[in-house]
Amino acid sequence: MQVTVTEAARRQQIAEAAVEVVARHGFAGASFAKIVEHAGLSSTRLISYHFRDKSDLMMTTLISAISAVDDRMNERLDGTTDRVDMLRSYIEFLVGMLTTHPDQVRAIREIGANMPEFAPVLRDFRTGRLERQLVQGQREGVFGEFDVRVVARTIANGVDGADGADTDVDAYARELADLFIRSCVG
Amino acid sequence: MQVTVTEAARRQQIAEAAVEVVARHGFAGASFAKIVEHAGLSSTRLISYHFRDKSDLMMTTLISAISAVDDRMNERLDGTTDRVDMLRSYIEFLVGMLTTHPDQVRAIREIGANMPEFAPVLRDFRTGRLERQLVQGQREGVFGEFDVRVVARTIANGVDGADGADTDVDAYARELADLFIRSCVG
Amino acid sequence: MQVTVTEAARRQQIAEAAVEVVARHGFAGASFAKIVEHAGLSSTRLISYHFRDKSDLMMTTLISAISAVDDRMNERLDGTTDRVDMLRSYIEFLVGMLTTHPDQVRAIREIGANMPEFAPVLRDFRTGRLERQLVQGQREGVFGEFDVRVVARTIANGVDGADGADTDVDAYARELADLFIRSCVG
Amino acid sequence: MQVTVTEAARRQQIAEAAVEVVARHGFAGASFAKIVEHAGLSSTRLISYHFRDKSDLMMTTLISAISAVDDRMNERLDGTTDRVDMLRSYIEFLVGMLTTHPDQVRAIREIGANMPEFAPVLRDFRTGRLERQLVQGQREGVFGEFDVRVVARTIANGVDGADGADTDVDAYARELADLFIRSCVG
DNA sequence: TATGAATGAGTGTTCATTCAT
DNA sequence: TATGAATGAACACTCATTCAT
Repeated sequence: MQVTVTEAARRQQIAEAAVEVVARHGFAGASFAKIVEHAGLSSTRLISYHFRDKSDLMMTTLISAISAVDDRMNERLDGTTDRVDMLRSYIEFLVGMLTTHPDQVRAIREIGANMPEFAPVLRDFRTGRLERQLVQGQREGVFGEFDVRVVARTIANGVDGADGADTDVDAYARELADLFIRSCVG
Repeated sequence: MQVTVTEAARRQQIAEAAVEVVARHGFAGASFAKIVEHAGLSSTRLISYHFRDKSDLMMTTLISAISAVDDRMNERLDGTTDRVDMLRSYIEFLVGMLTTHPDQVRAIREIGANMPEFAPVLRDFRTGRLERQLVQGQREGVFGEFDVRVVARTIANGVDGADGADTDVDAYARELADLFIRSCVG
Repeated sequence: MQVTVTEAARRQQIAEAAVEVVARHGFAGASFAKIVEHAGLSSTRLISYHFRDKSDLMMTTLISAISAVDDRMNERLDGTTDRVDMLRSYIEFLVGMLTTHPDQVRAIREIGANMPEFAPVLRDFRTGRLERQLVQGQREGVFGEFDVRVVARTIANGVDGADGADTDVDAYARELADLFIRSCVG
Repeated sequence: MQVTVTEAARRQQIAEAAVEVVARHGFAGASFAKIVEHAGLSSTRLISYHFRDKSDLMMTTLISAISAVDDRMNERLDGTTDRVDMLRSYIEFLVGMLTTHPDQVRAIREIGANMPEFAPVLRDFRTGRLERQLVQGQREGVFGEFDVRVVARTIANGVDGADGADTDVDAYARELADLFIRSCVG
């Protein structure tokens, strides 16, 4: 039985399977074979057919995972105007994603760590929005003087590195938000 | 031509070569073949002979890299009593290691990310000393109230994540130290 | 030059080559490399492609060898109704296979001795038919009282162990049949 | 600490360890490494030092195992004059060895199956004594006319093939003795 | 008598990819 | 759009054995 689907739909299906495989087996463990098995496809040939090469697949996988997270973030942060509230929500939301969307979060981290050439895409996701918010806060006088790029990057690092913490995730998220708010608010 | 060396010396030689290979090619790219080539040895059989398996080699490699960093850190921090100075020195020193000992730093990160079973060893290196210093600082009233484990972990994440930053490293280090000192003091 | 054949045909081709290699080099000596060489294939990768693992290959090889023997046996024994004739034919036929189909016989023995998990398959081949015939003979009063499983097993052991005997094979076969008929009849 | 022992004692110590390793891991699984580990020796070099090559080790191992079995058999059968009693005792004793000396019995079988060049040694152990007894029995008129070599060989095969039988060992032994006594007496 | 160190050949298995319809 | 078949390179690891004291 040969199931025919549109090109775009197949790519998306494979990318979503790849997100889960990368998250669970790590980047190195995410072979075509495992992805094919996880997606219930007939052979690895399907991946080779729909993607130029592994890099192409991984880029699509990364974008798929980032989109899922970004969509949720937009819903959540929409309408928040207070800068401090925004910063707290941002941090707590992303740490919370470790529980609600662990596959996406981990896939983003794994791919980011193993595909240096994707740095630009990842950089925008990790710190783009944050930098803009921090700059606005500084202009409004809510935040003190500091290098927004360093702080934004450190916040992203702190959020990413929260994964695997043994303690209660919500408590961890609050502590993390407290940490950066103490530092940013002048 | 058979060159014979003591067991301990060979292990150390191989581990040091492994540090460099892991740093430059990543954990997944650090095959026995590449390590052997880099070390100028005759065959991969030499690694199998001196190490029980790859995990054994990687643990030794990790310890080798950690020792190199720890030794320098002990020299540097020895005699520093002021808590705030200590915190600044600690952060700036480790970020500086990205320039002076990039292989060791990256090998530690790569192995840590790919060998979950080494977590205890890595955890002690990353946050052990820092947690003790932060607790002391709180007792002395220099640092405020915060969860020491979260802050120590976030500092470690911030330092690790400094790698690859495009800006001037020393400036980055100072900004990072400023960030955490603002948050911890007061 | 890439030669393409159907999956089933390739599996059969490889399994048949494996029968011969196992028979001639023993189970331990039957490496993928030797089988590939014997079959005139391009690389060991072809085996890995068509079989899940070595165990899968060996099971297929065993079944291939058993089928070849069983098919001949069915032709030979078909129509024989007399129990004593049947027993004699069975024993003489199998000993004769040592000459006409030595590769199959030896491959079965080698694989059986080295893959304990295949015991059920082998047990059925070695003693299944025999046990049924002996039970029938006992019901008909042709054979005396004895433990059918022990006798069937001993006959199979006696036939297998005939391999390598220096004397004339046909004479050996007759003597062996005489031995068990004396014991079973009356 | 270097323990020095006489040449002969070392050889015997290693051979006895090899008996157990061959019995438990099969011939193919009996590597120098496993034997060294089982014997508590410092390195495989000790085996290479005391034995010309693996064949030399295996021959010594085979002789060691055969001697252990032969010694017990001599004790047991000494004084038995009745031919039928002797045949029954012989069979039941050897099957019983599967329980009392499984390592020796299995090592003999494994080495015999994998070292065709040891056939002469093994042949004498397996059928030598038996053939002489059968010939005597025929001369005395206790046993019928049959080819003693075929019968002796088949008894040996039947005893060897008793290993792994699921039923009660003693019952199996009695049935086996019954089988051959029915056939021989007569 | 014993040992530490080294070795080349070989094992099955996995990898992403290409050929040919 | 999909597929079955094939591929060469690489992987960690094990083998019995030899070199050099």
